[in-house]
Amino acid sequence: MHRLILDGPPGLEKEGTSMSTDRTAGTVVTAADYETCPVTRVLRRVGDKWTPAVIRLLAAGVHGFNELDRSIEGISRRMLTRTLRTLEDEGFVSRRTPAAKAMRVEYALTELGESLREQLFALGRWAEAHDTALRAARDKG
Amino acid sequence: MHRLILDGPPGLEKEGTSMSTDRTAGTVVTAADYETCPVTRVLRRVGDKWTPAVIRLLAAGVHGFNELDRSIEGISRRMLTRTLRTLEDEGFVSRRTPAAKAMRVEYALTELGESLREQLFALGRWAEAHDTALRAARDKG
DNA sequence: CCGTATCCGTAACGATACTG
DNA sequence: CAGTATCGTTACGGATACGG
Repeated sequence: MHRLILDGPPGLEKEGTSMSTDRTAGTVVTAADYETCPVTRVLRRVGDKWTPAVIRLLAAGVHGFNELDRSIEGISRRMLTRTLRTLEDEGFVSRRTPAAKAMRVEYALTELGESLREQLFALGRWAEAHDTALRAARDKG
Repeated sequence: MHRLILDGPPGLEKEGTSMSTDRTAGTVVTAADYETCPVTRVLRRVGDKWTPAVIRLLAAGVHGFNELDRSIEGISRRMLTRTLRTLEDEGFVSRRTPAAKAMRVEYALTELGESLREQLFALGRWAEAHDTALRAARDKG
């Protein structure tokens, strides 16, 4: 009911398995899908400019604000803050201040964030496998 | 060399397996990564507003322009055109005019597009599996 | 049926300066 | 070290009207 990108009608995964009954008339993507569907939500988040880099670095063990800042070429502190805050709001990143270690903050992937990272790495492996085709289309344009 | 979201240093997939040698100093995401990395490119494409819906419907057997237009609530012809053109440029969608069938055009997923769709559906299953956690964070914000 | 052209508003992003 | 505040620019998307 609230899924956008997810299994369509049964037998549709591989087209033509069942001789298409031609019931395309009722297929509609509603506006409500865009508010409720968790997939599109995640896609939009991960489709922004800096989120992939931040997730990658957090997974690689970079935890401090300025460390992150220095590790991502071209990012501004403003955008790094915004990106981290949003990831925090969505539950992908945790923020803690070690206390006693003044002027220090530690960002890290939550369990959910780590789970998301796995998905992104999987997409990375897919992109790697289809690198030739992806670049071919890109170079033609 | 040109990967952004993809396997980091060996032994990093599961943190702490090897006692961290603390070599975080050289970890940098360069600006060049953003131009060359096929993952971020795909993420930005799929993170736009209408691409997921279009891919979903093409996979479901909707092929005509106005069919797509009518099947996606709220989309304008302008944005549908732009979305389709971009997907075509990236090699995910094919466009053909049946010829003799005047005033008719057929959009479809290419093999690469079908491959991408599988990845998105996989992400959909992930989102479904983590639905509770995803909504929990969202509702707190 | 399948688009293009034009204009406009908003949101994302960048640059720079300042602060606890 | 870890941010905020302010301002300007650019990209994305919506509305509307027109054309092949």
